[in-house]
Amino acid sequence: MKKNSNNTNNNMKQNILICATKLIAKNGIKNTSLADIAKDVNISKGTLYYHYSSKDDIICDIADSHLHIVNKAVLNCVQNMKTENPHDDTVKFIMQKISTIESTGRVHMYLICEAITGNDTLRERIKVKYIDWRQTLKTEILNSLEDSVENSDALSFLLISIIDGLVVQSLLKTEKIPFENISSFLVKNWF
Amino acid sequence: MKKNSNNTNNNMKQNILICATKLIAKNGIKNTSLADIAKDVNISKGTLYYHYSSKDDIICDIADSHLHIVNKAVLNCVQNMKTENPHDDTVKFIMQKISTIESTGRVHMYLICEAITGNDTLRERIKVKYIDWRQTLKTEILNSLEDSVENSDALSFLLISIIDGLVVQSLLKTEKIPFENISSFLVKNWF
Amino acid sequence: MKKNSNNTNNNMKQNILICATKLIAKNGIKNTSLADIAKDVNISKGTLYYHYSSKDDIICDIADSHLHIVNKAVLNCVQNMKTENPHDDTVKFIMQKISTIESTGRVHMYLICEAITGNDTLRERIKVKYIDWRQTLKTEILNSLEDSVENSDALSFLLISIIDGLVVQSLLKTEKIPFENISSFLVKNWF
Amino acid sequence: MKKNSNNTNNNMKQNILICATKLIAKNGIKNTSLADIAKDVNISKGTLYYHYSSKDDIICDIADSHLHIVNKAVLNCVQNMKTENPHDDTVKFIMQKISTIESTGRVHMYLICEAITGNDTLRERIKVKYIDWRQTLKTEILNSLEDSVENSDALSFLLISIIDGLVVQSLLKTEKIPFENISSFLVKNWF
DNA sequence: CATGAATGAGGGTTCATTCAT
DNA sequence: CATGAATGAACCCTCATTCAT
Repeated sequence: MKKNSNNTNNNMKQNILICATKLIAKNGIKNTSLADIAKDVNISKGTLYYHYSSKDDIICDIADSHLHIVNKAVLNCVQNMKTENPHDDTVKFIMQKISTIESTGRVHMYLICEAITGNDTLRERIKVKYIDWRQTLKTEILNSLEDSVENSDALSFLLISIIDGLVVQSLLKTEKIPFENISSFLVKNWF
Repeated sequence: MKKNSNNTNNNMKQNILICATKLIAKNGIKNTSLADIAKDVNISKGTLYYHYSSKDDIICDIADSHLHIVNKAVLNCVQNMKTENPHDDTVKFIMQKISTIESTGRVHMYLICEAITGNDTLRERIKVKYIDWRQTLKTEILNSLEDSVENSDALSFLLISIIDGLVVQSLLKTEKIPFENISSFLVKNWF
Repeated sequence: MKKNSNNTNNNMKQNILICATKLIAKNGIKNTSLADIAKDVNISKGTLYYHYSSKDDIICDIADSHLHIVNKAVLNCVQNMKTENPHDDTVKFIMQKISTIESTGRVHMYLICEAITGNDTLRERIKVKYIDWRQTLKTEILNSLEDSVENSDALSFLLISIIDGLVVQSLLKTEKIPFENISSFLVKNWF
Repeated sequence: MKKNSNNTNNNMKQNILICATKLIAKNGIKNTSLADIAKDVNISKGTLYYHYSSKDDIICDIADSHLHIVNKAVLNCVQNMKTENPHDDTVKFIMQKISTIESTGRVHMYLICEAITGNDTLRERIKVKYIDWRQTLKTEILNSLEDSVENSDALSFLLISIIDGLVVQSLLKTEKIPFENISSFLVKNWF
């Protein structure tokens, strides 16, 4: 059957994707060579090129996968905002994003840096997702908080910024971030 | 005279620094070669190595210079918070940071990515500054708003996050960021 | 039936040959990969290897086919020399060869370059044909012009050279070649 | 002095050029790698790139050098046509071109193949020279033979073609080319 | 002080070829 | 018959770094 073949194929691509993501999360995009990835997957560079036509191709797949993960987190978060009281949601929201940072967060930053360093295809992809996320957040804020349009606009921009900003501080390992403190402040003053 | 020599020396270093910063802001750290920099300064690669012992050395100097600039902005911002009413300050604060982004913001992100990619010396330097800035902000919030310690802690973390987060969105060119909207929201709900 | 199988087989080989020739005429031998050919024929690389044991094998077949075409042209040309007056023949001869150049001519040059780059098998094949053509020409010249042996020898060498040389100039797109002018000159001075 | 440095530099470039030409004459352009050249010059690949910015760059230099050599031969040949009786000149002309073939002729063919395989810069360069040579030949024919414009046109095209064509046959090692025979035929019938 | 020349390790990429299924 | 997957050697090229002069 074709299916088996396809499965093998997909498994290999999946393997490559996982290893590449791992290595890039660790060392950054430019410091991860295709030789590194191939070695980690235990295949030859030639095989790597059989499955991916270029390094950019791999990065795009990583970006897709990453954005998909983040997207699920955002939707999940919005879902919570709908059904429960805002306090716990926000806490959970922030915590969730931040606690999974060490790997996801690094990939996030590397992709952003890659995107703004001339990789316009990548930037466009990320950009679309950011706009999507903000709109989703804004809509939900409008519905659940019955706030003004101006406020929901500002709030949606701010929430996304806060996430990215906290990711930065977390990766720089500046100070222990007082998540509970922050989230309770947010709930008290914003919602 | 030594002095003259030193001046020339410093001028040259300054030149290198300016050109390197310009090129890195444009193309990123990994996409800027020492040959590029030397050519832009109109000196040979050998001369470049006379003034800087390595590429990392140059990046560290760029980081110092960059952090110094940001530091001045932060202090200036705090100064304003002290003397005037918070509303306009915040507006100005945000606007100021964001409007100068295109070049400074890119350097900022590149340095952060470099820092979290194993360049621990650089990360330490940036980390120290971040802690410093947050403390400064927190102290000022405590004094001027006479708020609780918990709130000032949360607020200081949030403010810094917002800046970084807005820089990200600005560089990704996602959507036109409604600065006035955002700042008026902040003043209304936080101060 | 075997026959059917063989036909299919031959059709496939024919297909491969046509596509390969087309691609090589366009891009040259070294710039045409087996992957390119396989894609153009709409088969897999594996299948390609089922029909041809190596790239050289394909090239040899192309050479055979090409030399066969040229051979027919030469014979046709000689045939004309026999039956008609030399003037029009020569014109036709030259024009015919040159007007079909764009594709055939390129393949011709590529095969010659390949032949003199260490592919001795190929060179031998082409060499045999060249000798054959010259002998045919010489014999015909002897018969129809009743010229001396020395003259027919020289003339046959020259005619072949002129063809190849005009092909070169044509492919280099140097100047518009004045075919009528040339052929009338040849007829006037040589025959 | 700068001169010494420049000399060293030029010597190295000259060295590279000589070795590269030698290797390419032997194996063809595509079969000569930069590693091969570097090894032959006894330098590292990096050094090779210090002097030449790309393989195309080297090929262009080879082409320039080659065309210069051929140009000198053409001019020399024309000079002879002016001062002496045509018979010996022509003999000499042909012999000269053909006898130096083994290396120069191969380079000539390889450059032409490279030129018609999409290297338009190279093709333009060669094209310009071909036009130049033909014009020179034509002018000289007009002056020395006091022939008609049409004849000089045809004759100049033919002469150039014959050279290229004989080069092809010589490199294919078809048959021993009867140079004396050919040249005496040419003199008798054309001049 | 300043430089041009040299280097070597490594980068991404291509491709003819093999082979189990 | 036909294929997709795998390979490894080679290719062109980049670049931070060194060093004699």
